[in-house]
Amino acid sequence: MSYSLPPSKLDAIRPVPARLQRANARAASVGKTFTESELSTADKIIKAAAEFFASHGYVNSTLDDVAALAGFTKGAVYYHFKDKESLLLEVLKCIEVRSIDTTAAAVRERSGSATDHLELFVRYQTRWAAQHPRDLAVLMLVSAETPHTSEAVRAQVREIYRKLGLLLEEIIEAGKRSGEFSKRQITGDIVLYLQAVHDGNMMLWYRSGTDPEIGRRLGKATISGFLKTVKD
Amino acid sequence: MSYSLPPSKLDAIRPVPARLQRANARAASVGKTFTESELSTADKIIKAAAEFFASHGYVNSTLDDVAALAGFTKGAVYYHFKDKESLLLEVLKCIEVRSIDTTAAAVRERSGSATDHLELFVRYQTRWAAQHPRDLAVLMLVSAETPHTSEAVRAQVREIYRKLGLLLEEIIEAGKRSGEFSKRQITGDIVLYLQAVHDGNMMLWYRSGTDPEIGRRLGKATISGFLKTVKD
Amino acid sequence: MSYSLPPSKLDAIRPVPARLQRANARAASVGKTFTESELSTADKIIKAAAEFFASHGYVNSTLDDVAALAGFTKGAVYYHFKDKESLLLEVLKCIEVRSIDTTAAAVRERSGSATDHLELFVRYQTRWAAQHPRDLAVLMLVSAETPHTSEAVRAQVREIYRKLGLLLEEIIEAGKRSGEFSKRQITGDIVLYLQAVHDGNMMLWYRSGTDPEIGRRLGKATISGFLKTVKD
Amino acid sequence: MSYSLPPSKLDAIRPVPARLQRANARAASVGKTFTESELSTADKIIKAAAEFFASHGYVNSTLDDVAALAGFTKGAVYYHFKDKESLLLEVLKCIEVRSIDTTAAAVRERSGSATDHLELFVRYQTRWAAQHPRDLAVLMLVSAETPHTSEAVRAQVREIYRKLGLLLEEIIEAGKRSGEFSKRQITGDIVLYLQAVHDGNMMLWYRSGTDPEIGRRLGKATISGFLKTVKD
DNA sequence: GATGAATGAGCCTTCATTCAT
DNA sequence: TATGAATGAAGGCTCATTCAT
Repeated sequence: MSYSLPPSKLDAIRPVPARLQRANARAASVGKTFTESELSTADKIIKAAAEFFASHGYVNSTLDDVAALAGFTKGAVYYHFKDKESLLLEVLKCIEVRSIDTTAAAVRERSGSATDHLELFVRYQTRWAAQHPRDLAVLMLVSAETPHTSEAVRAQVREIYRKLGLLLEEIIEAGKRSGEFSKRQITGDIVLYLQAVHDGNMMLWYRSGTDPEIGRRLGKATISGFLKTVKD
Repeated sequence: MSYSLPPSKLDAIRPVPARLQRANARAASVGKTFTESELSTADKIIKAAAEFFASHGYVNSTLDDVAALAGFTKGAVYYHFKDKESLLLEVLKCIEVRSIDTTAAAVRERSGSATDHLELFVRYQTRWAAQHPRDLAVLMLVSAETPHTSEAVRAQVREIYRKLGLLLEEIIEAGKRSGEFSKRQITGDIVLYLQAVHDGNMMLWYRSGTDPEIGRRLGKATISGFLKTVKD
Repeated sequence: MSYSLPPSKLDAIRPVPARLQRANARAASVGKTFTESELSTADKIIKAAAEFFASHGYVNSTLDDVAALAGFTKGAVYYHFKDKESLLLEVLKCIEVRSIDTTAAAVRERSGSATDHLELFVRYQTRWAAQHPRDLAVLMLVSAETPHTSEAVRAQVREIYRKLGLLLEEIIEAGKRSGEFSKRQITGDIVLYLQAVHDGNMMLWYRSGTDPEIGRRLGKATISGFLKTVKD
Repeated sequence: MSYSLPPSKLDAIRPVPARLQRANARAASVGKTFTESELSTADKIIKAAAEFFASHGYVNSTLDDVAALAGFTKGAVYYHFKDKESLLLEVLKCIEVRSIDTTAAAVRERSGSATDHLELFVRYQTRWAAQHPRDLAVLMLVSAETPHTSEAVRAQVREIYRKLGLLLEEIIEAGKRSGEFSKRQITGDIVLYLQAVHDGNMMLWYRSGTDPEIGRRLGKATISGFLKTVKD
């Protein structure tokens, strides 16, 4: 039951804008792998944005802050992103990849019982939360800030949760079919509940100031909570 | 197992200015109950603020908006509240009363098994969420927006969650003593988990656009989830 | 060369508004003299205004401040004065009486040499400055603040300086006639210079934080400076 | 006894941004001197601020006014200066250079009798007042407005007067040593008095609406007043 | 006479956005 | 590509002024 977590997969692979492909190709041709300091400008900015949005909230972050953190000036941000919202969208896409896409890929490519998959799910999500606590915060903040704002952003957030729900649904249905999980409850309801638990954990952990101890306790509780829920 | 919920208790009880008390007495003598339009200005503003903060977030709400919604101008807001933050604090205090204080009072004054109390807890919280969805949103938004902001606000949010945790702790300890609940898990862990579930439900429900159907399903799931958690 | 300074004369005697005469008459008929706490509301307000304008400047003083200092609320101010500027005007009139009018009366009613009169002038002005340092500050501040503002206020300030110049002129002319003072310089120039010295002293003393020691040294220097100027 | 006054020295020498230095060099190479329209934006703003602060007082000047006068918008002001107070500070620093620094440099680098130096002092100060009447007004207004305001501003004003006092002290001590000036009075007292006269002249002249005729008369009176004071 | 409540204009300040270089 | 400079639209807050009671 020990899962190897290929760390490279956990790092963002964003769709590279056409403009940047040449630069990337050139860098690759020199045999350089992108270390931290060799990220493209846009990636540096996205990283800085994720960090700043996470710690101050989207509305409270200025592009000056983000640019400075990335080591550039505001102009650079506007060269690479249409506006502040576009930057947020890119950040969210990154988060989508790092969190749910990575988790989903890992779960799906692994053969095993539904129970194994459910545990794997929680494990990956927990690991993601631990490795990228900023991501989580961004997601929480944006998901809280935007219900009455930009449709594009809302859609992006929805997409992340849709994927999360889909993955859970798959696992539960498989469990029901294999007889591991109880068929007493509607799958939709279980998913809803599991998502809620998931979110709640994240939120609580975030409010605790991302205390690792709280994280550990919540992780454990989540797994057992999940299992109780699906098996009963 | 049906609890009567005195609705009057769910409404905020803020210190009423002397002037209004007289008015209230007079009105009562005529057999008249105060409708919304007879709230004090400050209360109208708080109400409007709660609404606006809920739908746009604290940072995105302007005092012009709030004032207009309350039927006044910005000046009136500043006449009654020191600044924007004070208004938020007042809103949070109201929420504290309406949500956890009311729930706690109801649970504590009722004799019954721990299981009854736990159900009562969920029921009251659900009812509060249904009756004051704005409150919930404000709490979520503020609790997400403030980790790097005003200490006073953070303290107020913490206070609400502290009370919530305390109440849950009481119930669980009582359940353990009476043998209703399993003693296998540390009370603190259970509380943590229940709080997470609670928050997650709220969050999910909020993200759903406060869909009543989702609310019902989550409510049911929460009770059974809670019971599974404490009894196992 | 010791001058008795009837202190009652140094206190403001403002033209009492018709509205207030009845109240005053009634109070007088009861045999009450107006002690500090028995000043009319308007006088209390003026006093408070003088104090506040002096310590914060006219622009930086709010009517709320003034009213509170006087023990009333803003409404009372507006009941007694048309607007903020009218209040300032009243304050300036008070100052005119307390400073130059009092000095002029004292100098003129006293027979003696021009030298005596000049010394008396300085002495009275110094005493006024010591007893009502606030007045001085108001005068400085207003005279500095208003060159491009309200004509009425400017006129009032000008009036004070006109009276001051007139008095000095009288004294100097008398000194020239009696042979005490040199006829070498034009009276107008001397007056100008003396006024400048006077103002400069006031300003310096004010900037020193109305330090009494500085006041004493400046007073001495002023007298000898004045005498040197007129006698040479 | 005729002093040549290198006018270039009377103009502010603020640290010139690198970019402008290049521009200056280029312009100089073309034999072109910079006219007003070629000042840096920051300098234009400072100039406009000095003008506006002088005519309306610091508190009564809005940054909109200042920016407009400089030919920009408020945003530009905030791009170059942290806030309104920083702008004031910058203005005061300019004034310090133009007034006392220039005077002090001229007096100290010139060999001559103490009497010459004292005359030179008055001459330079008078010339400064004539060439930069705005400066004077700003100094008066700020020094009147600030006793209860920003410490930084107060410190800056104090600094200017400290330098003025220091210079006078030097001259007087030299005069006492050389036997030109009377040793009867304490140097500190003389300085105090001279400063008062200086201030008073400035104030009076300012109140006169910077009438050149008054300026001339005051200048003459000041020199003779100064000499009488120190020689007696 | 005096108060509390409310208004509205105005100011300082921030910040996303644009643009010439 | 990236920067510095400038803009303009808000938003928070203050305060003189009005008015009903």
